[in-house]
Amino acid sequence: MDLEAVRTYVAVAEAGQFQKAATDLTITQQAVSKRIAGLERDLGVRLFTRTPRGAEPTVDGQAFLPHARELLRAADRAAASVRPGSRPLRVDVINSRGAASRLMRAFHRAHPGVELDIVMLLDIESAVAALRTGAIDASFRAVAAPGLPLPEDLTATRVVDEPLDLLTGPGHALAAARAVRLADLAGHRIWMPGILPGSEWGAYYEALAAEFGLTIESTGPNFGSDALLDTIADTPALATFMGEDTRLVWPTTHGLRRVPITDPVPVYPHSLLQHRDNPHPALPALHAHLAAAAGSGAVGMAGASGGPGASGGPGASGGEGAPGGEGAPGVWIPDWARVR
Amino acid sequence: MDLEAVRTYVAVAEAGQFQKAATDLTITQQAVSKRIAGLERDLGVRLFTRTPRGAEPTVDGQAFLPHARELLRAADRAAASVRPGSRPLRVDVINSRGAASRLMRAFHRAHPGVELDIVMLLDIESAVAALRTGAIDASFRAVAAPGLPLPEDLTATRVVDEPLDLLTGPGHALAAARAVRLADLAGHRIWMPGILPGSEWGAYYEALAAEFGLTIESTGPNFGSDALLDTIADTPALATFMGEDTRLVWPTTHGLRRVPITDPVPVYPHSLLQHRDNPHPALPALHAHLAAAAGSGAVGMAGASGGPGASGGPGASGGEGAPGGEGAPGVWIPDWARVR
DNA sequence: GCGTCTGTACAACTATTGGTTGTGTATTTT
DNA sequence: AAAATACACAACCAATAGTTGTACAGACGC
Repeated sequence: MDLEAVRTYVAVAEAGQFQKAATDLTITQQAVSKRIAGLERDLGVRLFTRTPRGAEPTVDGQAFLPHARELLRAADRAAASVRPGSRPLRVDVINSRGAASRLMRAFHRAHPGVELDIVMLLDIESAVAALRTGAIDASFRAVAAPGLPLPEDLTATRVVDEPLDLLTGPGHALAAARAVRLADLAGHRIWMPGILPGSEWGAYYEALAAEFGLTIESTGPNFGSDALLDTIADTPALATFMGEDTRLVWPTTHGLRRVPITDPVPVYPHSLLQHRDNPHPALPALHAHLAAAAGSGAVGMAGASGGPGASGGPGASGGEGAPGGEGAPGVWIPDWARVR
Repeated sequence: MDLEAVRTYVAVAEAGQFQKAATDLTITQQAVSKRIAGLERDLGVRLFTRTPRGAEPTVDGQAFLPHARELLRAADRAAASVRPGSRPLRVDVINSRGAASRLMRAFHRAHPGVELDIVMLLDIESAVAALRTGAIDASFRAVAAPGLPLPEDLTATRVVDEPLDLLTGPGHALAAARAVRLADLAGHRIWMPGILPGSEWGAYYEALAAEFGLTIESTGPNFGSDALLDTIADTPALATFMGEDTRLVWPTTHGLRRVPITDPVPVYPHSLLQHRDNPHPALPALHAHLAAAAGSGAVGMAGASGGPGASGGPGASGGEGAPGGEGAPGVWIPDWARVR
């Protein structure tokens, strides 16, 4: 099926005759005739009844018309998604199941008119590069991992803190616990495949492991979350961390157990990064929505949030190995994420 | 933008390399390279970063991918809408604002998985012809208008009776009435443009006018419902009939008034026509939905309904000019629509 | 370091496609 | 009956998309 032919079909249906559609499209009537004939050949049905006074859709043509319009709209949206200039708001999230993805779905429900594109970049370096080139408009990341000061032309706004649960199989030693203290996880094997050592997630879990003596293994290839959950369910010696509000689409027969972690609760701090000069009209709406969600939503904010205009320097200070802090006792956040 | 190129793009994104996508599509790698290059030229952005081990989407490519998939799905749906065999259920409604259209929207909400195509045929003759050739699966019509006995191979099921209101402008003599008796409309001018004399609507209003001495004018070209409402609002001498549950999308400043009609209430009897042997799997679901809606919905049924297996003969008897009857007093239905 | 392998791009050639002009046919209008 | 209108078919031409052959670049193994 040829999109030009479909476009021609809609033009004929609106004009009521081949001739007028031809002048509208600035081609000859014969070309229109050929295109329609080709489309009818492709589809295997007759779309117009030709009369000496024009052409009107057959029943098949009538049924086809709304689908044809939708097809052309889809083509327009696809082209707009990569058009430089006023393209859809392009937001990078860390993965499709985390808090950032959920927030973006909620934003889409609240603002259905805002065209959105969600992409998933590998690490914060590529996200920063994409923000600076304008390839993406915003990125949910944990700033600022050590060794990567945020450039001056980017801003970061702390938008949501995601508490982490322990996820175990039915045979795990902690499967029946109502809650578990972070310190009690020392010695247990935590498996987080796919965590890259240099990435922000890597830095987060590295700091967590160092502070509480955990054994976090990121070895082995990452075969996706399905394989991860399968392994967790079948291996009593392994457990993993999972965002508190992550919905698991998984048969209950697997007997996966979600155990809250307390004293302190490890939370993953998400910030929204953007370029300081990005003029995209939907960005203020996104910020407003995130601020409102942090104030009243299910996922709260452990710390104070800077505005998008604030400087994005790393400003990480050392020390303070004790859990908690930053105004919300019982919450653990890496040192390097405290300020900001 | 070329659909084949988009399809190729998705194949490459899934395969991760041009080579594999080429074998999947049974074309050469060079052809894939050309198609992708052409698509990138059309869109004005680079979609893949070519590496010695394959190709992976750029940020633009990532953003484009879901739109590309949606575009291909839309193309599939468009092709399926005219494919002989198991195509979407194709239902003919009288116009886009009537009770039939509303019922079909409700059915779509209740059964989102059932693919639907709505068409609007001109008159009952073409609807009957389309039903017999299989061009449409079902048709909402008023059976059986005089002079058109329903063929034996079609069945009709009375599904909904639509009460009619009087619609007037603010200056009309009856604009302030809380309700008006049908007999009191004698002498007033009722304007129904676009009603064809031979059609079922024409027969309905003809019978209504004859029985209650109304003056129904169907003269003048039908410029659409917007123009009709505009004229009604501005002309104190004119009024029109409108289905009770028809939602008017019209500024309130026009001051259009909706006046219920009583003693009796004129109702338009909709039946669902279909071919006796139509095996479309969605037809039973549609019948079940309509039966449930008639039993409990806002628009009730004035008379008893026959099953889809019952014979569809006209069976109209004359006589009984008095209002009411058929088990629901105070309701007016044309003689020829009483039985069935 | 160097060949080999893998994967994509470019070039040349060819078949097909899609556009044009010119003409034919059917129906309505004058 | 002639003119006008509207679509289809035929011939022709240019542009496109496919093929084969070749070149180039990075990864891997020895």
